[in-house]
Amino acid sequence: MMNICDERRTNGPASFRREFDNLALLAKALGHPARLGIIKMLYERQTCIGCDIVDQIGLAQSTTSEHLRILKAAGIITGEIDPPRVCYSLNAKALEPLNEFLFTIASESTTERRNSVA
Amino acid sequence: MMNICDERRTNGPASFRREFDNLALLAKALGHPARLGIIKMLYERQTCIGCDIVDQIGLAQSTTSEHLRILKAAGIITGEIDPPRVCYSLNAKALEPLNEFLFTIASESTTERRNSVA
DNA sequence: ATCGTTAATCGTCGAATAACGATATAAATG
DNA sequence: CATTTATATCGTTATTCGACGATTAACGAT
Repeated sequence: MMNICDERRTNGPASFRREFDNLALLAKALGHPARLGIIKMLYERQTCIGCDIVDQIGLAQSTTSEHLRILKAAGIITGEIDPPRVCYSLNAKALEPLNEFLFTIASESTTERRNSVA
Repeated sequence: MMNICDERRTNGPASFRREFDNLALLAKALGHPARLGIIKMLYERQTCIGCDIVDQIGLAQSTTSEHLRILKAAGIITGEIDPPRVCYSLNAKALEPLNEFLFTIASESTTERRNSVA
């Protein structure tokens, strides 16, 4: 894949970019409308949801399950099993680093400059 | 690609998800450490930057150019040509919708519930 | 013990991403 | 006019993503 975080790039000028790996993973997890929709659902019905996510999202069960897996892997949601259901809930804390980054950047247009971004 | 926004899904239960298309595009554009690094550079040196982005990022010139194109396509940066250079600058306003979304979601952990997300 | 429900996983496929080198453009400068 | 500099674009390659259907797993209920 020739990732930018390869070993031989560690000491290059790109090493500073490792700080962004976590943020990028978070943003990537948000980078699909279905996953944003899931987040919205979990935000609105604070109670954890089972399979009606599948109905709401309108994709195949397997596809939705994959999106849930990605969100879980990013730490954005958690799933508590209550067989045969799984109750998902939002872990809003996981989004905080990205939230802070965006707040800092986006407030650039309205307020004075700050010092560090990440 | 069988996108969820296909025509035949327009009136299905998934139609609500169109609201998230724009947010997803933004998040996707942020979903790579090199692009976050570029944003950070443009945030810190408020003055627009030329080719030293290539040096800082440490990827091939063509690869970096592609990342810049993606950010430009998402409206996050703008490039003013000043041949043979291009001066890039941050368009922080473009990030506001995602910023708001994240703020609403992420504040769920600390404050009481709000009504609508997107 | 079988059935029904819910979720996860597997296998597959086409499309999109990410990277690179090589080439093309465009304008200042020698 | 030839060079240099800075960017963009093209062509290629390998990987990842997103979607689906089919299968499996786990458990409650009949």
